[in-house]
Amino acid sequence: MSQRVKIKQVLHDDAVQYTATVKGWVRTFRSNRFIALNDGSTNNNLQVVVDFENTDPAILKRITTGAAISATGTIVASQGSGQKVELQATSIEILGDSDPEKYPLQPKKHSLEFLREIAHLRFRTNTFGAVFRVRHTLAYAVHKFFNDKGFVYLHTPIITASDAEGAGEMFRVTTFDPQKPPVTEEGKVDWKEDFFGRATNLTVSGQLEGETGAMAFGEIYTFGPTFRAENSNTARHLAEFWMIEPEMAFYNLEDNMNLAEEFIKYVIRYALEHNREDLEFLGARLAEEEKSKPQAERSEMGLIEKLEFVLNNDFMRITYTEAIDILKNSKPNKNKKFQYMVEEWGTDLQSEHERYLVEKHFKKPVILTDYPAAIKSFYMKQNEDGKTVRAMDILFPGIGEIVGGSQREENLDKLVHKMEELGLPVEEMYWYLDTRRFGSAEHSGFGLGFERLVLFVTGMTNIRDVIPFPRTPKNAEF
RNA sequence: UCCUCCUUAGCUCAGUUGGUUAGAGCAUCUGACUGUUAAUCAGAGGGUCGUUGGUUCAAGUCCAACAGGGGGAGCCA
Repeated sequence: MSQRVKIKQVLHDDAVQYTATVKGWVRTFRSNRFIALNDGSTNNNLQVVVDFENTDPAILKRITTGAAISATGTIVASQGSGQKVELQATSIEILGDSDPEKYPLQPKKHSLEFLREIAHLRFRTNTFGAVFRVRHTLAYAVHKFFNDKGFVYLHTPIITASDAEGAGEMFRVTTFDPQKPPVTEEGKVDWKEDFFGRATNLTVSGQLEGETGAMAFGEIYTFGPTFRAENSNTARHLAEFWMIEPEMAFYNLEDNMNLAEEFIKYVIRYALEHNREDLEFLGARLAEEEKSKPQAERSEMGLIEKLEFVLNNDFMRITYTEAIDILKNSKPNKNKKFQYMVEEWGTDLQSEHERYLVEKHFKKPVILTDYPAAIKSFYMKQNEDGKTVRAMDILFPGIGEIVGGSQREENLDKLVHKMEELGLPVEEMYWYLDTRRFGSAEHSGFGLGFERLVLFVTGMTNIRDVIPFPRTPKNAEF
């Protein structure tokens, strides 16, 4: 281990005539002589040249796709044209064999669907190597952005008793024997007997707890796993996903939008600067995919071009009401091309409408604000018009909603009134309402789906391919 | 959850109006070759046609249910 160098460094340094040991996994072994070795530090392989005439044939036979090896030798300028430098090996050690009859990865293109079924091995492919290195960089950039701005990283609870967020179906957390849970005299499950003395669930959002932190530290963010027991079977939903939720005191809706836009641009720029090679690989991969699509469906921009375009352009900001007007007068609405016609103010926008606005009309990210109160959550600040709330959704091309946020209702009476209207347990939520009872102030926040961000940056199209081990309905393998 | 399409070798896919022994490329194995880049060339092995039931003299092919997967929709991040 002492002498080991990472392949990324060997390739980056571009130096020659020095001794080095590298360790990694064999991608292919060509001509009984050339090993394409990958150690996960970069998508590029190091070519290890074996002196096959002076190597034990028994060792040569064990250099198979997937095997872990250690190679020591001299880094020299390559005679071949595919790489600048290579390792002229003087000794090869097999660290772990890989039975070629059984190892599922071959040196060829595999379908993403197949690789999803072997998610524990797909990290060893170029595509997933790049995707998960980019994911890491984005996660790091999230923390760096907020840390540099003085936000406090607050760990909100994973297990919650609150069922008032209204953000969807929840997973129950219990230690009861499912065969025979304790029951009350009425024959109902007696949650008082459960571990926490009450019914508990996995969190669907850290927002409400986050608000209590914002009303002390000023600015906080959460970044953790989130769980939704919805029976959603789409390329952009997971039952377990990672969400970033900043919450800021003294921010109004505009401050909130400014922060969200700055944040998204920051992390994208950070990935472009620190994962250029991986993004170039993913871009090339995407371009290859595009070739097999019909002309009309091809995207106009390459991956990196698309990311730079987002960095260099302001997000379009319009109100829900303006969006409805645009959609009403749009060609697909007049020609009845929409599956759902846009007729009246007040209904929620369908995916096809959001896609039209983002991908056809404005051709850039769009921030929609001031939605009808009836289709948004109880905690959003009510506008003076009595109809709309200070909500904002950020819509991205190909992804849809990547951010959902709002200015929060800081007026205790208005908030309680709204909760009573919706039949929410006001008593139980005393701790949340205390933020409005004691030193209430204007504040805002948003939630950003991390995997949706990774989807956009990597150019992948299925959310199951940007989280290591996806949890979806009927799937919790690995 | 709804609509729709798909499920044939380890992988990607052919398989005609239902008809005799189900094919190809890649991978694997054996051999040849050795500065290769998903190496190349020759040969070989490899199949409960997703599962169950039905129609028929006969089912990979037709029908039904179920399971899994893709695409779209809803819910949302």
